[in-house]
Amino acid sequence: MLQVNVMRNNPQFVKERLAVKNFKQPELVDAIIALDDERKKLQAEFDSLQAKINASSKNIGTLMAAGDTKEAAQLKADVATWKSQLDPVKKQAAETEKKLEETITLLPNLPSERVPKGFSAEDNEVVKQNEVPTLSENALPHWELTKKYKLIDFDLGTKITGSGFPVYTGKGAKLQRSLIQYFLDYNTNAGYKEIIPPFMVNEASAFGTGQLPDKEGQMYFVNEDGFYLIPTSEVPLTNIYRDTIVKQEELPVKMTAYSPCFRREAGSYGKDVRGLNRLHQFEKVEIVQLIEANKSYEALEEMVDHVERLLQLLELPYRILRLCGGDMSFTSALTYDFEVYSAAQKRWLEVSSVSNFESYQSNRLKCRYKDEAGKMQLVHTLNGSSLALPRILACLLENNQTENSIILPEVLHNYFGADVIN
RNA sequence: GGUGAGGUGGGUGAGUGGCUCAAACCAGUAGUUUGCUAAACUGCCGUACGGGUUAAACUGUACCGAGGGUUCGAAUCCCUCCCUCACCGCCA
Repeated sequence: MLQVNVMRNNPQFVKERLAVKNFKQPELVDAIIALDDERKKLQAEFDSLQAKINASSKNIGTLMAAGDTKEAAQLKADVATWKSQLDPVKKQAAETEKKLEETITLLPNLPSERVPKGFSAEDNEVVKQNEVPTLSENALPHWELTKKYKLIDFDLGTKITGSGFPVYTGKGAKLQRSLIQYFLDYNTNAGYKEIIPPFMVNEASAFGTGQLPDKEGQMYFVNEDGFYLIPTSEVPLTNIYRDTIVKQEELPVKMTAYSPCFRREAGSYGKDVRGLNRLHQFEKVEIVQLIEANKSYEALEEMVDHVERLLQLLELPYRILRLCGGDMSFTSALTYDFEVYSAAQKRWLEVSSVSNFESYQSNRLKCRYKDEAGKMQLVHTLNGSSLALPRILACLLENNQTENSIILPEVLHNYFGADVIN
């Protein structure tokens, strides 16, 4: 969440930035500042009353020890008076603080200056785009190919669980595993520490990275235990550092993890959910960084290059988008999306989203470090997919199909144990 | 799931109502000294929100798992919840 001081220092700037995200309630900025003023005032009142009570209580102790019960009784009466004044202040302060917290939580992160204005995916800025391949007339979409080579059984998944929970079988399962392993190796070679996190998180974690309250209905929830199934391993990974003061020399923290990701995807339909395009459970390898504020955009570029190189190694046609204000996530300050071209479907599919959250997450997480001057600073958090599996798989199958085989990119040969599926 | 024991500052760990604005030790840090891949000694060494300052100094309040309660006063007593550990049961 945003810091009140940022709003206080330049409310106009904050409102302008929020407008880029098409945020409709700029007046909340003023409301927050007013609530914060109120909070300060109430706290000052509370503090001075409490100070008097503390001092008198101490005196009562001394007087009692000296046997001066009369004087002590007088002080007790004073304390009783102050306490009766204190209670309403305390209550009001708690209410103000709660209201303040709730209101701040409504504000999305501020987009960085490089974020283009816009309302939807149409307005995203294409930073780079490969030439798209064309396939022969009788080329098959991936949902036919997975059937043809017995790689994925969608119907079986529907039987066992429901739609959007595919079953990978035989070479399909092995290819999936090969990709996961390859991605993890690629990431760890670049200095990311491998982690296997929990696949369910508690409410505090879901709030910490901003899934709550914004995406409440998008996560699967285990009511009995109060746990959420993770929509991405960003959540458990970043929350490793919740309520932590990191040593500056440990920065940047770089982590990578494979995990299944669970998303309810309520409201999706049609060609968007066909085959591997959009699932309720999918596999993903994630990268996360925590870094000092002045280095976070450098880190973002590094992560973008990292993901781009991976796509090149997979020999897939891709493009890079800089998301516009309207298409970015609630918590992000700047996001690059990577899309690969699905040649049989003739459409681009998102396979990675690399974002800098600046201090929006860390302010909720309370993840800080001490700078050279000994002052506490919020870290900046970043994450990205490296990579999401299903759509990569879809494109590999579609783009590399021949009459009776699928040719795999060279980097996968050793992992998969063959250079072709047939 | 059952029974028992616990949750204190970066770590270990004292502390059963006021002298604890949490002891001591370890780690960390700054310095002193000693002819030196190190030791000894001394100081400093939590976080949050306020006030104060150019910045400090200084200063108020809160925080000993969380939330309530008793009391003039709570780490300490009471209640509820959460979590951890041990053993038993069940189980990959």
